[in-house]
Amino acid sequence: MPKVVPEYKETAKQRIIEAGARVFIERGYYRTSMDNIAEALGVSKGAIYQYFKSKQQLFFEVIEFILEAQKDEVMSIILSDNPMHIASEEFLEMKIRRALQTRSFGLDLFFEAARNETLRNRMSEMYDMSYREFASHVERLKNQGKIKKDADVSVTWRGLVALRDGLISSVFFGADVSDAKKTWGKVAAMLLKDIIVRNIE
Amino acid sequence: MPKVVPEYKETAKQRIIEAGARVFIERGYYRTSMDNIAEALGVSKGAIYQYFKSKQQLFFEVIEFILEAQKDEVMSIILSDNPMHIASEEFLEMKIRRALQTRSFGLDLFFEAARNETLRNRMSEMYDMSYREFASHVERLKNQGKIKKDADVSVTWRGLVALRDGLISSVFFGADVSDAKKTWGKVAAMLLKDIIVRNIE
Amino acid sequence: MPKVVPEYKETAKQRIIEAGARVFIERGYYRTSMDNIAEALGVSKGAIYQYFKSKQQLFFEVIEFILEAQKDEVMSIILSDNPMHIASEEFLEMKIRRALQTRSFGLDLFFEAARNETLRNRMSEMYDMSYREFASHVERLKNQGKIKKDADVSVTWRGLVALRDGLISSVFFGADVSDAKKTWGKVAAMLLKDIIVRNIE
Amino acid sequence: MPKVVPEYKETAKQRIIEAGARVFIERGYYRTSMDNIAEALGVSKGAIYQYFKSKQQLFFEVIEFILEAQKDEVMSIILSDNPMHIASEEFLEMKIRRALQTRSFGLDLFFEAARNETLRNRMSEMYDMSYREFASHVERLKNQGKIKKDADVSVTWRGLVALRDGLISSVFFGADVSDAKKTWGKVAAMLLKDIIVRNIE
DNA sequence: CATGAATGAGTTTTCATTCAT
DNA sequence: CATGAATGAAAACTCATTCAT
Repeated sequence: MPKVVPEYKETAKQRIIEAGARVFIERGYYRTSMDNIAEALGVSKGAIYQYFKSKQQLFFEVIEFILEAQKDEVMSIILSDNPMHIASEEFLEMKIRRALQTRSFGLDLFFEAARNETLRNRMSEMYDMSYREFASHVERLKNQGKIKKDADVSVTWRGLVALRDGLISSVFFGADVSDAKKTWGKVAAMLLKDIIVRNIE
Repeated sequence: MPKVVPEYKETAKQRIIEAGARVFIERGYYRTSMDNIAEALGVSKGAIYQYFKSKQQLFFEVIEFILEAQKDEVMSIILSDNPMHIASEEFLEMKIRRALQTRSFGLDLFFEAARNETLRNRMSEMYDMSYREFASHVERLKNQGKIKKDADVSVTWRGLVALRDGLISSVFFGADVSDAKKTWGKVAAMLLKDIIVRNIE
Repeated sequence: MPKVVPEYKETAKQRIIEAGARVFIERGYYRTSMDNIAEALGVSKGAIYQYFKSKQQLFFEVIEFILEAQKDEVMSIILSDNPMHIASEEFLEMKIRRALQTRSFGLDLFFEAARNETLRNRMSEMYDMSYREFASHVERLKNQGKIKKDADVSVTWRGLVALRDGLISSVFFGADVSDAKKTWGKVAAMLLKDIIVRNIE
Repeated sequence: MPKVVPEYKETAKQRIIEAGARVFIERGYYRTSMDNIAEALGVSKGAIYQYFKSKQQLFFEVIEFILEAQKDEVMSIILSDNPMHIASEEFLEMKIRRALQTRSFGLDLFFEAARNETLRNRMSEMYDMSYREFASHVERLKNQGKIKKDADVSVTWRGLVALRDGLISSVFFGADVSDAKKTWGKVAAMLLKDIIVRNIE
């Protein structure tokens, strides 16, 4: 009675990972039992073990999947020709909405990362990659004369990312979404104006 | 351990909370067993149940204890007469060092907060209080002529807090501490200069 | 694998039994999974169930197969015209080598035999048959004047078999192979000389 | 509700080992579940895990316990002043009775020994020890003039042990107990007479 | 017939909680 | 009050067996 997938083994694995991601994100690693995932997928526990040798193993692959998904998203968002677009409140709102869904996941990720070097490296690598992406985009804008030739991209980038994450976190901890958005609008603008050539604005 | 002293019970409870805090912070809620806590305190498991009716209950009281401790700390750090002091790299370094120790705790807190309104309100309240603290301090500096009368304190405050948290988070995720510190130095200064009266600098 | 040949089914069954024997002997009943056998044979698990209704059923048929094989071997070894040939160290060496390969099998066999009368009878019958074989061979040698007319074959036979099995067992338990061989050489010779007519020696 | 033992922790562990030995011997390692043992002892599964971190661990300690018990027994049996006592049929009968109880245990022991060097060494060491015991006893008898000065103890010992084990094994496989006893009586006597000084007989 | 994905019952293991001492 | 042995409910994991393709 092949239920996970009628066609391809890879698809089956992928389906489990997606269901796993859904449940792990919703409930966190420890609150999630294999039964939960199996049920979410409408499949028996045993089926999962056909594809993943342990809960940890599944969790790692789920993390990998999520990191990969995030990577794509980061790219698609940054790459706009008007740098000030980033400072829009809509940008943060979207980020917040997404984060609220991923909520409880981040910490488990930390936990595991603390004990798993591969994972730690993977995350660090993602951070770097996302930075390089941004840097090369900025380089293009510099050539277009939209961004100052001597701007310190690194500080701007780290500042924006930290601000974004910190604001999202503040919302988790009870801050008003509108306050967060307003703060983003002002501070992100301040950071970007610092590196943008006047007449673009 | 004087068994007849009336505050004994309170003391014992407090000692359990402190040991609990140590272990929960180190290992996170789910990785921590009652045995771990009992062992850390050199006491029997049963003794803990004399003071707390469940692991959850203990955890809540530990959170309360930590939030309280953080409150004190926030205050002691902000209250300096030179606002630019905050922009120093030492400030962030201290924050990072502290956060690295509390690492795995935050997320469990999120988890519980998601399901516990009291806790959620408590955290939100802490956030507000910490803001009011800052605001009243700034008010004083305004009166001293050190900060512009028309400065929007709210945005500055939220921006600083978010930046701090976001940078700490980036370090968790593998960013260089020195990069984080440099970013803090520049962005925090930028935010503060915006509200500071020139000649103070 | 000619699918139309009438003996196909028998052949397939036989091949599964042989693969099963290999794996059961190597790993023992409980350590062996149907997957192990299927893999050893390069066939799917389902295929096995086409021929055997359960793991137990397969195991019984494997036992039958092995007992049958052993029967042949017993015969081929005993039937030499010089009785003293048995007392040679080479004889035991061969036995040991074989037993070391069959190692873990014997016990499972015991287990099953303990609960399965058919099997128990089967084994007992084998033991008897092997004895009759020996006895009739000895009878021939008596007629040839090589063995004393009044020799108690039964004791000699049981003694030799027990000695052989006991020595093999001692090797399992860590005894030196050379010690075992030496012991066999001396004790087997002692037993045989007791029934052999002098001048043969 | 301390049920395993009202007094001492060591006693509790010992009781579990004894119950474990009983059940493992009766059913073999794989047929035995932790529930079986817990039930045999009238205790919950969890209790066992307080003393042994896994089923394997418990099994190893049970083996150790049984080996130790066997050691004592070996000694008590060998040490008689009349060497021919060993050749009595009663001797083997006792051995057989005991072995029939330990039946299914031996093979599991083999299995584990195959994968566990410590255990393998332990068993080999027992075999050696038991031999040294015998040798030193024989030495005493030599000095008493009861055994020939130039007798090869090693062969006699190994022969007797192998014979004993092989005969027990044959009983398992269906041989008559009376046949086994008779064989023991004759062959053991033959082996002993070979090294005994005439007039003792 | 053959396949191998899926099932589900059974087993080991963990741990918060209780309670006799 | 303190202890820690015992409990038992829950979770992870295994594997013989089935069955749709």
